[in-house]
Amino acid sequence: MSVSPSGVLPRIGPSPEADPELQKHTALLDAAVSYLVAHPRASLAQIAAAAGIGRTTLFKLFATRDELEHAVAVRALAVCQAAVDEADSRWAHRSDDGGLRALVTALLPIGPQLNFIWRTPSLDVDDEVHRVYLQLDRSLLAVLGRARSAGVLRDLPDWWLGQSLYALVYVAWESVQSGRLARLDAPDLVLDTMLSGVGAPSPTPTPTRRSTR
Amino acid sequence: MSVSPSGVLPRIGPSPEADPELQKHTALLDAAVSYLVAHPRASLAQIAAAAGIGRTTLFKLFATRDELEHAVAVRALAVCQAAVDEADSRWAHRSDDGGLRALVTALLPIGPQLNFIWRTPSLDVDDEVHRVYLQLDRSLLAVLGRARSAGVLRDLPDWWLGQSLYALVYVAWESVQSGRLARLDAPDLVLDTMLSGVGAPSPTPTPTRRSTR
DNA sequence: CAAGGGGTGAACACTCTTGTTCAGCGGCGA
DNA sequence: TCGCCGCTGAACAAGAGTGTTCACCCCTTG
Repeated sequence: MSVSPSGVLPRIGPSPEADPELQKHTALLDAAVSYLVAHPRASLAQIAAAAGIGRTTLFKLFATRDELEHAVAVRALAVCQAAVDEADSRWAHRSDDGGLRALVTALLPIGPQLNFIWRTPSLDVDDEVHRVYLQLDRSLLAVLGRARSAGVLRDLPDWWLGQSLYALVYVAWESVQSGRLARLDAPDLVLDTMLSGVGAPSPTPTPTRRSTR
Repeated sequence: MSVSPSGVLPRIGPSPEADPELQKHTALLDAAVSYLVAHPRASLAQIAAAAGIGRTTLFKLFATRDELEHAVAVRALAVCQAAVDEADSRWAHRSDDGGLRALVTALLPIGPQLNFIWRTPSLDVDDEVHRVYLQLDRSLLAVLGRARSAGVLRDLPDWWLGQSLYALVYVAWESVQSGRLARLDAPDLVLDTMLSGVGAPSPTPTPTRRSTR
């Protein structure tokens, strides 16, 4: 009953993340986040089965469900942070959009992580998670700030830029999952929709352009 | 411990919805949907407490948790349908945007319903819910189709228009809940972002036309 | 081969949840 | 005033989820 045995997530974690305590469990945590997103009321036995390990082993690694959820959240945030950092590093080459395209492309494959983070209520009271989340937010806003400096973005509040980016990236990921959207089309669609919107470009000379469908 | 005692939801249900079996429980179901969104793993005892009724009464109304979730989903979909219908009816007066603004304004207050519907996995296998959902989708696409006919929208796939609308409406609702966005500013912001995007109004003819292929 | 470590299922105690039953309570109409 | 009806908490049984212990197995290392 594994929701997604493996391969859903690119191996994103940066190599110098040498902490063996964490490094070794990333596969488990990545499987857990996918399963938890698909089955919010999953029991620990189900999670263990989905991750391909025994229930006893899961309890040995994380003594408590809270502990597991905390670890899943920290790992999910690390994956997001890695995606943003990757966008940051790629920005050096092509500065035309301030790294926006790289950011969208990096965030698109990690839909489960985004989903888990912003809809697991227990994380609100987790200090470490909150701290890591603020760092992620700062990194994201840095990229957006650079994009704005590059003249790509309108002058809107930072948080709204971030929110609409997250929202569009997430629904695009979902559309890819459901098969309506080709994975390679997603970055273009998200960037285009985010930057130009879905409104008709010419409000004045509208000749009632009918869609070809 | 009520998550939102009352008043979060406008009394939307159309008056001729005369079925007393359903009509009488709307308050309970609206409270339940809010609580379930905030606490996905809530027990029936917690839900009953949040709705302000006894646990025994809840079991008398809905014999099973599945039955309750089904009723919550049907009610949530009815609220959404009422919002879309309301946008439909208002469209008669001002046809400048095909009813888009009315649609956004009507959808904005019902964030919990939107949330519950598109992230409760058990609904996927519920035939009646699926049927009602398809009807809602049809109504929504009808409004969007009219908006496109009015020349307001670009020629993009219908499902993508719907997805990005839902996404922006939802994050705007969340921003209102968290206090970052004024409720009365939300419709303008969503419409503006959706139609025009957040990109700079193109000082250069081609912003990031990278891979048209 | 022997020792050890990590992973495992079986079994257990305990708590929480689910679903049921029942007697009591308060309002409301006759 | 009386009886009806809906709501309620208490109590209960059955089941699922949680957390622990333990003996076992397999694989690696010496």
